[in-house]
Amino acid sequence: MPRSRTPPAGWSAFYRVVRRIPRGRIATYGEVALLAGSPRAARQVGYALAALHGTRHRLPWQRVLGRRGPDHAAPSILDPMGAGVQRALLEREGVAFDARGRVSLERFGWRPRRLRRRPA
DNA sequence: GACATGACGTAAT
DNA sequence: TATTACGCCATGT
Repeated sequence: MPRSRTPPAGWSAFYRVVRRIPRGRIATYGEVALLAGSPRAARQVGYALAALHGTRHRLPWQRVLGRRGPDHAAPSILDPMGAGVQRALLEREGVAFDARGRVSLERFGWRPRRLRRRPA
């Protein structure tokens, strides 16, 4: 784990994507990685976000969730407290969780128009 | 350069 | 549906 408080340069692309996620919408780690240009670096996104603890940042980290199936996402934070905080922050911006603690990507998934991701 | 670590993702069981 | 197993890849040692 990183002992440094200053995020490595390689993570800036991830942070840049996270910053663009609008209020009331969510994205998955894989999505962020994809939009950042590293399709298979979902794990690094989580790593990068975890490094934000205790730092002064303005990233909407709560809007990044883990995939739980084709059309649902949910907090992937191990610490239940952290996950609770994330959920509270999201609900405050209008994101609804179902009975199983999942969020519908259909309803709240972020769909960026202007960045990569072309149909075929 | 090899090896370990990890807020992940997907497929298999 | 829940667990396990494995692949990925940026960082730190």
